[in-house]
Amino acid sequence: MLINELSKRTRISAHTIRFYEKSGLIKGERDENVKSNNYFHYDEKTVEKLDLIKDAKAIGFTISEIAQLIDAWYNNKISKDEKLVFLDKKLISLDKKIKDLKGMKKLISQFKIDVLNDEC
Amino acid sequence: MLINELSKRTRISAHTIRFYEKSGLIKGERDENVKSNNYFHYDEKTVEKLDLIKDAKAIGFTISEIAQLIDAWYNNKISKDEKLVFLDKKLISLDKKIKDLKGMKKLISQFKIDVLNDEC
DNA sequence: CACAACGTTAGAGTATGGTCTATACTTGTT
DNA sequence: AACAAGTATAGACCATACTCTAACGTTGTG
Repeated sequence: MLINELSKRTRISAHTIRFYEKSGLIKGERDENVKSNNYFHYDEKTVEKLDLIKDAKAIGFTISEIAQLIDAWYNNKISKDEKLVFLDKKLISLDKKIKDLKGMKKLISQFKIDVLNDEC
Repeated sequence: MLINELSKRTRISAHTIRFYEKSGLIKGERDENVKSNNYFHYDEKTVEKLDLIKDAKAIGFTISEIAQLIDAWYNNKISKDEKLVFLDKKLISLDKKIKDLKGMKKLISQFKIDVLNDEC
């Protein structure tokens, strides 16, 4: 499919898709048989990847982290063990973020108590 | 204290402190009695605020969110009830972030299973 | 008094993650 | 053929959050 269809299916603007392409997150292919244009063609895997990008972004992953994630997921150049190590690292960093957020919750809850006791 | 001491105590650069000042997060006071310079003077409350800013930033709050937080915390123009409402909103958004992160953990764990089963 | 160290402001530069514009060529429809 | 719609590329522009530089005035120490 061409960029417009990809955009419609993923609800990501063509501009942004091109930005992701330039950033190395996705990769369209040019048709060798067609010499008259430079149009990029995208496959189902790209749709999947863009959906993954949306999820990952929603959770606060950066573009370069997502690039690594996609690499681990789709690129068979890295070994099974390396994939697992990568994914474990992500799990650890997610746990750290969750811990930090819980710490902030505690802090805010204490703020609330102080407010209730008119101590601020 | 002047900006250099504030910087040393908070371990935040003078540049960044000035940036926070311009952003409205903190506010130094000029000494009315001294006409020869424009130096800003900062108090203990500013140290507290900068520590709060560090915590809040670590957890992913934006500058403008922190500005609101500081307002709720230090500015007595808003009522007790409004403060509580504000803090409750923060708690809800923290819970949402935690939920999202847990969702991503689940996703990554599933990825791991797929990798182990050679399904990717 | 020299001069380093400190303070101020304005504005430039950096990195991230887009978002948009201009220009130009291609494709599809009538 | 005419014209709209689609595509590509380069580069400008925006917001966020710094980070730094330049230019210049003030303060403190020998």
